[in-house]
Amino acid sequence: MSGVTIYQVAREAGVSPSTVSNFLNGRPGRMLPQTRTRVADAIDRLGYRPNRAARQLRTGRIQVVGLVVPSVANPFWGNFARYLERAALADGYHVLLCNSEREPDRERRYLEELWADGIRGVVLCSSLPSLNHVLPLVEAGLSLVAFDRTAQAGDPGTLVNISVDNVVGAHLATAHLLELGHRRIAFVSGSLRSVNRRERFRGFTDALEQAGLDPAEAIVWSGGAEQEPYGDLDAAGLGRTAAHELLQSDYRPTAIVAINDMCALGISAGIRDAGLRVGEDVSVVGFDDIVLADLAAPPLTTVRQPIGDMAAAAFRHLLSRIDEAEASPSQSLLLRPELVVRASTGPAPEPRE
Amino acid sequence: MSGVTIYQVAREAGVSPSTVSNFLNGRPGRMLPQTRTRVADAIDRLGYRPNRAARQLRTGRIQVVGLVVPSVANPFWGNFARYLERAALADGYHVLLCNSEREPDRERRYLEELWADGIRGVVLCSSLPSLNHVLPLVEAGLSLVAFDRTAQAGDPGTLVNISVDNVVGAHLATAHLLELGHRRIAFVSGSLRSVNRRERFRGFTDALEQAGLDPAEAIVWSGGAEQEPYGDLDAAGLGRTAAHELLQSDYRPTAIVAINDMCALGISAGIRDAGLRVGEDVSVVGFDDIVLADLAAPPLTTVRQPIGDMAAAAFRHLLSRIDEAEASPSQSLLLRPELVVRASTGPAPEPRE
DNA sequence: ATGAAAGCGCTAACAT
DNA sequence: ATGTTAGCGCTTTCAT
Repeated sequence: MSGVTIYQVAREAGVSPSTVSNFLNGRPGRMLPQTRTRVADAIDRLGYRPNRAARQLRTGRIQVVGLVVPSVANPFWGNFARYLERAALADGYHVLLCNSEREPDRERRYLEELWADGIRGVVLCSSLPSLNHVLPLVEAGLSLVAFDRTAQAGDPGTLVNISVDNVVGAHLATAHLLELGHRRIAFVSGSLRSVNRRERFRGFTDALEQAGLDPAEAIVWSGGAEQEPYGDLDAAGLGRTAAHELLQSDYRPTAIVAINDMCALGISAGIRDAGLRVGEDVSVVGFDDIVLADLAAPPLTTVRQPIGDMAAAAFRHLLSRIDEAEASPSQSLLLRPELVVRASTGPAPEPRE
Repeated sequence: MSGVTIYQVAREAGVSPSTVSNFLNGRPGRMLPQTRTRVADAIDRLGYRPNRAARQLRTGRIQVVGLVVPSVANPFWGNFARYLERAALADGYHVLLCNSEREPDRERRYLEELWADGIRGVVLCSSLPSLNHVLPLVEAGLSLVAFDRTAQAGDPGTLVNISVDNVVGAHLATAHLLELGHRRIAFVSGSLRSVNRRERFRGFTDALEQAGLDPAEAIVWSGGAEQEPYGDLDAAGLGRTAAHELLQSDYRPTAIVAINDMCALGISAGIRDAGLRVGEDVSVVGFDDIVLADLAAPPLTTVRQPIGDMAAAAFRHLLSRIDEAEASPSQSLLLRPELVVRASTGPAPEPRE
């Protein structure tokens, strides 16, 4: 402990504890200028630092929000965490980070822990279609901002959803490949249950349909539907495996839409493993635009999420929910993604045989 | 709030609050089996969850440790954070994550905040040679484990240092290049002041000397000595710039030792920008072995840090420091790195002209 | 084996 | 303008 209490400060300054408290809580107008100076001096001299536990116990408030991500080992989430922290810090808040590893049970346990710690606002990065596992907490009063997950039918009535427009994003990616002349396009992802996977898949099939192709004939790889949940760390391994399998099939795709950049980088590695050239023999599009997309060889064409804006929006909404006495109605914020064309995509190769 | 207090539980169970408290604090032996059951039932029925603020206020203890990293946007740190969380969780601890962006002032402010929050143990990932800016906190009783930074002369007497053996690591990397026949080898890093940069540089020059080369003639690129602190995010950009500059110089290196993997990936991109082939025209070695090292094209030869072991060790040491009444003397733990040879390094090309 | 009661440091109503 | 005071929920002596 710093050990110094407001009582000691009060005695040192020759005032009462409540005056010190008033000073600390932004109500310096309630005292004479000279008193204010005396208190400030005493605080300095004693090196006083408020005890947050006591403050929290008394007020019930705490300047911490929770952040639950699948895994910070994925650079996309690491980056998001950093932006969220930046936004929080500007308002004097801390961020308590939790890795769910995409396990619903861990998500629930984490939210319960955070709640028990007095944290009243959490940004939950979950792509699960149902939020039933955390519903009791929300009903108890936990403010929740769901990130990377659009609103679903059964959602609690007070949820804020912040996400990129996945349908549009995947549509952009797929349309880009179609324009390049590709017709045998594969879609690669892990878990089928994730909300953004569904949406990105829809953007994918929509684009195919618009081009007059039959989505039913599209090549879809999901690593065996039962294999889930899968860790984020394995997104890359997943992509690599997918590439291996897809490329030795008879009906080999000339282009692949990946569920995210880590997966796309794995796919690219798998394509090279097979002795083929990325962007020439096989084109690859990712999703996210992590820093490494631009460093890859060839640089990865991808759909950029405006991650800084999204993090700022997430925190802003969270804060307003926490502060407001009564829960405002649910809303969704859908940000527009942007296609970033690099060298991992190129014209469809001439048909063989 | 969950709102339920031990008083309510006590009334529901027909016992006193202290009995409930005893039950909660692992002293069930102090009551009759039937009492124990009644309390357990009451807790279940009411959905009681202890209020941590109250517990902390009373005991002064809190089950949270701090983690200060340069930036989770760097996958190495994201991965480390995840491993540390895993270790902490196993002991019922949470991890409060802070990004210092390599700014000493942010490091200090964060540690002060953590201290004020009642947190008594922090893993500080700083590569600054001096820890003077946080000395007051350590003297006040903050348990500090310095990560990725070996012990320095002026360090506080109670510090635990956990790091990979940087000298050995860089030596391995450089010796590998020398064996491949390289003689014009460059060393690329950012800030000159960081401890691990110094050590890795020493491993580099040691290896050159052992091979009979004059380290004074080694090519060293540091982005302009005054340019610091630099963010981790820019490690890649830094490497890319370095490659551009080094490759258009007269005395062009045939191999480059990078301060870390992100930097190495940037260098690789820069080599390609110049129309050269990584691993053939110019070899590159990284440091860390992040997941993406294996996915790069060509896959990156690098020095692996045993990050899982290091994270577990960091938490273990931290916990023992926090628990012990009196500070045990300082110690350092230096883990052995391992060279992972991939395709970004190859035989030195025949001298031109 | 169980209970009563004090107090951790702070804030905010309510005095003065 | 400033002071007094009653708790917030919990743990922990010290009774019984």
